Amino acid sequence: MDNTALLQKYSLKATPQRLEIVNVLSTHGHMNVNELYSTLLIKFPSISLATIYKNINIMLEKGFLLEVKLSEQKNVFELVKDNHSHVACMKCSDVIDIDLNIESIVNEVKKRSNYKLESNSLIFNGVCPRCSALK
Amino acid sequence: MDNTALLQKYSLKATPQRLEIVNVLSTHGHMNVNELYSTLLIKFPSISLATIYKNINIMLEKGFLLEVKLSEQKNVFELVKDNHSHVACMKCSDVIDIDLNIESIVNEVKKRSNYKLESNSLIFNGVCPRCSALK
DNA sequence: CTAAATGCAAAGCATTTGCAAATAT
DNA sequence: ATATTTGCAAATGCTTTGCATTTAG
Repeated sequence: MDNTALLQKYSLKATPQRLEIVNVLSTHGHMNVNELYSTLLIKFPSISLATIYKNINIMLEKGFLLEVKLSEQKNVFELVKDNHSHVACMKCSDVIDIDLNIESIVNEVKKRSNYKLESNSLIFNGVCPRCSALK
Repeated sequence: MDNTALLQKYSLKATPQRLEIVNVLSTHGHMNVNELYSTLLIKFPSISLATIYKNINIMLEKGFLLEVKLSEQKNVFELVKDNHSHVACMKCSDVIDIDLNIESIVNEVKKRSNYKLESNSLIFNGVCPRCSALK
């Protein structure tokens, strides 16, 4: 499914600005508001921060964008894919995805808390190999 | 160690406002900025939000207060204790602590990411037993 | 053609800062 | 006695809103 189809699937008009947001997120993976804004500015010199915010918000509502709240840095946004966890570098702010089998942990949490669980956010903070090497 | 001693350990003057913040957090567990403010207002009718913020920030810096970033609600603060995870209710915003053995997961993340891990934040979102019953 | 989206400017909140007065040590 | 802390008011910064214009379908 291409990006135009993705937007249409969620009843959003495929404007050039929106297409670029989706584009940029699908190549960069995780970006915060300002990174998105500066990146879009290149292609759309008169784009407004308000447009970025409005689009982020509507994409979050529609459910195909996800906000990741990180401990040591600004929140970032990513296109929704299969449930996965994140590893964040405290030095360079790089964020990577990692698929973990957390079934047993989730079951443990269910059993011990008696909560009905619906989602989870697992974030591991550390220093990436590149930054470790740079010491 | 009492709360005065805790503050002194971190070279902070044990003002009544600070003692009450620590007090309230040690009984309530997790509170956001406004909950802290309204609670402190009872005992200190002229306390300022700025004082709440200043103290939260200095306690975070000193390292005995921790900010928990939740997906569906405002961030909350807690006194630092042993590493643990959180389960949050999407209905009533209740947050509980849970001790999980995540050694094997952490090792897996280390191995697969090559990051040097320093901390983690595991948050499980769902509906608490009380809210489930209320349906 | 019409409803939705953009871009601008203004408004709204949350958080921080500067400073004089008060306070812990 | 002194450096720190408090509380107020102002400032800052991030996000949202309103509205006229433009644009996608």
